[in-house]
Amino acid sequence: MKRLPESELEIMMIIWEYNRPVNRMEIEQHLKKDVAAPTILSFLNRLEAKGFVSVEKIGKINWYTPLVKEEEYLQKESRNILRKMYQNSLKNFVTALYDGDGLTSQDIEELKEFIEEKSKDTQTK
Amino acid sequence: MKRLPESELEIMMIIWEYNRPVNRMEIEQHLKKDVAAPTILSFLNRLEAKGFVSVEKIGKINWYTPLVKEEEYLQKESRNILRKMYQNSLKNFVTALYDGDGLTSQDIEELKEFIEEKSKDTQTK
DNA sequence: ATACTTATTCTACATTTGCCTAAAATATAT
DNA sequence: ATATATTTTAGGCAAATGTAGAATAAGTAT
Repeated sequence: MKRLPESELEIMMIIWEYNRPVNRMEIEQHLKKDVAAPTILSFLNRLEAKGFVSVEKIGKINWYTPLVKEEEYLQKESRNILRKMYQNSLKNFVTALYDGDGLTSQDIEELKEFIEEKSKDTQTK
Repeated sequence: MKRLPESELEIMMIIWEYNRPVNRMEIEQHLKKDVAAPTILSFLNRLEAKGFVSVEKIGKINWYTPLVKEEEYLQKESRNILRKMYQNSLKNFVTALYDGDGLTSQDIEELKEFIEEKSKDTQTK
């Protein structure tokens, strides 16, 4: 599975949000910045070429369905990020954010709950 | 501050590791894969053009010094990642890793300690 | 049937990225 | 002083990325 460039990932993220096939127009509307229709279609073509989506044409409309699972892609990508930027340590990542004031107290609260939950599991396993 | 492409970031990470100016050879040795000398120098030139390093030539050797702080770059970049891929939620990021078996129990332990430490701070503040 | 609207396809282009060969510069050993 | 070794600089090229104008296809309203 290839890594996606920024703009293709942006499109993919929108496609993943839907639980049904999506067309170009819908993507266009969810995009913050505005981009010409052929630009979006061009990204979609590339995504198809890379095996990330399938296309079905109904009438003159193309409907796009994800072929790669969001969780799978994000998980791989996140691992890569940790490896490349944080010597593979999640703690380093979180620390970097924290030290740069990049974490809100909500982030921390959420994380705390999550961790307490999960470290319970770990001990049980 | 621009985002760096993968290969330039790889070089930067090595430069940041040293606490003194570094030359091309040293970088070359720290790199896993092997790349021709001019390739590395080419990346270094681009890093200079982008304002990430300064160069000083002594004899025939070029010495490179970082101009951008590692923490600063990584923090910005990490925030961007959370925003683009995880609706800005650190918890989502950690969950993605966890669910994909991308976390070791060591990751979790470390993180737990970190969080306990920091959530103490937060309450005091 | 015809004109109109709108979506897609084609094609193309500037920039960036990853990488290297050949040329030039500079030190080193004799 | 020369030849040798090693570095950097110049230049460049293929592929990937971001982007869109123009042409084409396909419905829609009359």
